[in-house]
Amino acid sequence: MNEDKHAAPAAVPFAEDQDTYWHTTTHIMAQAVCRLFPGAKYAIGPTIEEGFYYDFDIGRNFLPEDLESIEAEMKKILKEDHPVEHALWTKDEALAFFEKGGQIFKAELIRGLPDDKVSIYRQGEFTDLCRGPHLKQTGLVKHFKLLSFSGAYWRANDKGPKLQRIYGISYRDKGQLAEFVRRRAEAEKRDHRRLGVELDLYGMDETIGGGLVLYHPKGSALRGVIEDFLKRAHRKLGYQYIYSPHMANANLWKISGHYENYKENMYFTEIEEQEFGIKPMNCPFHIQVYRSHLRSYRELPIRYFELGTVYRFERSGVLHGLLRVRGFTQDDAHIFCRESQLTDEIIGVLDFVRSVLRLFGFSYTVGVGTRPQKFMGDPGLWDRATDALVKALNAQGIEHKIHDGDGAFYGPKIDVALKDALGRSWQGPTIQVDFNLPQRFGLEYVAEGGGREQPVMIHRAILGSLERFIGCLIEHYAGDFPVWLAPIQARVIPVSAEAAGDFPKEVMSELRAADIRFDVDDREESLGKRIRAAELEKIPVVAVIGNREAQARSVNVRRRGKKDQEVLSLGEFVEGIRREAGLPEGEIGS
RNA sequence: GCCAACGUAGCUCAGACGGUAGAGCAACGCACUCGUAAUGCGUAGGUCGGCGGUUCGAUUCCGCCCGUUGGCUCCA
Repeated sequence: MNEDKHAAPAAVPFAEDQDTYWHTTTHIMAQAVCRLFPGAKYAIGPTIEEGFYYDFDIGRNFLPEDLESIEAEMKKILKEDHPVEHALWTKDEALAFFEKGGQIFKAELIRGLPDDKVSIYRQGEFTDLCRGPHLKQTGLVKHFKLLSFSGAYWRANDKGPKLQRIYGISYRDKGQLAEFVRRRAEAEKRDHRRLGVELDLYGMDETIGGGLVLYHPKGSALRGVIEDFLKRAHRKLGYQYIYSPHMANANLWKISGHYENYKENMYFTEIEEQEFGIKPMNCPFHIQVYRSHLRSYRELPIRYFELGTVYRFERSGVLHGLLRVRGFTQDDAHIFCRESQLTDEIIGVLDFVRSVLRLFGFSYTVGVGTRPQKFMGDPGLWDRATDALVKALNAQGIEHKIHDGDGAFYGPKIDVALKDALGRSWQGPTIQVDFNLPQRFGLEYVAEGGGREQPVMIHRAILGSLERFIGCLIEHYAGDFPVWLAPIQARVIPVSAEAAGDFPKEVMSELRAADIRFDVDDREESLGKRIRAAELEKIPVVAVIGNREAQARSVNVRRRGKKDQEVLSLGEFVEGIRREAGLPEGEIGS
């Protein structure tokens, strides 16, 4: 993908937009690296969504202090204000030049280019293969910051040469750079790993193992609400709720193809000379439910839904809070239908996904993953399956990108990506069309004429996994959950034991009767301190009850983040919070 | 798995040329009985991530392991 940058020269060699600005900055960084590390080999240096990076081989790893000296050298290059020159060289000229300089990565890139002329940029002593455009002078770059460095692989191949990547950002305006830094700090405050501890939602435990989540009571409350919501929504949309075991005899995984194609992600165990695999997916179980008796076309589509907990081995370096774990629960369903019903079913799922994401207020991007290198079945069926997905997306007017080779091993998929606080995308909802598993398991139903036909399967998840979704949700709301999701919806604070008498107890029993998740803070601490604690815990409704309230049988209500309070009668208070606390009605499947 | 950084009390963090450690908040106790983001005083809390090595002595130096963080590769 990055090589595309070199594929053809840009329409104009020079420009001034933000992307160009970053691009020139990354060249300046490369120039500085080459000065400080003679013999440095530079590979590729594209811009990214925010900023840029460049990959190098300097014969050793970068150290934190290297970033400082590189920054200092870059400042010099800005000051020297080199003009940036553009040229078109023949491939042979360019190859000769870069090979002479030992720039093996550039030479490899040039060999892969289709045209005879290649686009070259030069600033001072630094020459790079680059499609451009660039700024006209290095001095035009004003404010920049190198952010981090890490290992990377040449051409994203972990068997290939290992490179060192440096990330950076730059802006014309000093304020913009300051704003960037401020935004990053802000995002850190929303980080679900930080809020997960602060709000006591969940924990990880190294004695238990990496990537395995412990839901504390508050996180469990949140998850419980989401599960209730999902169960109800699925019921409304014609899904049947099922349960299946967490492991199965290896024979099942051999039939499904997981043993062949997914083994490296699975946990296995052996007992009484039988091999068992812990489930990384729920589909084979749902298939066995389908197979439990003979089906008629009249029953189709059959939709089985499960909150299925799966375990996948993930390499230790990729684990990331709740967003990438080893054990997670999918809101997983499998739809068994006729091929003629496929498009309608996919459209139905897309609608479901859209309304759920709208309910939570997520923005998202959609991609279609096509046949991967490791796949099973007939490529012709893959094409039909992919067509069905694309057709449904087009029918719904949903913008999407094609991600070549990103499908599951049994079928192509629609992937919906959600963003975290730092703007990183995480796959959530997914819809996959599968002709293969029905074939491998010999699924069938009786058609109109009495003959046997094979159903098609749709694998789909609306949220994806509860863990990842909850992680995104925490960041999305910055922990300030709306009342219906809040682990603790209300806190009762008696001003003092004497002043309020028994009235707080009455309030609590009303809240209990209304099925509100509430607690009490009757510690012998100052009112101010207890209000502060409630705010820090991000509890949406605080009910203060003192003398005045007890007398008037009212409640003083303080909403999270609002200084102004409202005095409501006990009845109004409970009714008001009850209305807000329930699952949103009529949103899904109406 | 790869590259780098980090791991001290529940949380946020100090600290010592190697002589077994502190602060704030939280917790707990006592006093105060309080009106909307921190009342005061006190107490307790740590085999300084784990294992091994060097040393009279290691939390500090070295090695290995585990975990976390930022990326890479891979994925919900």
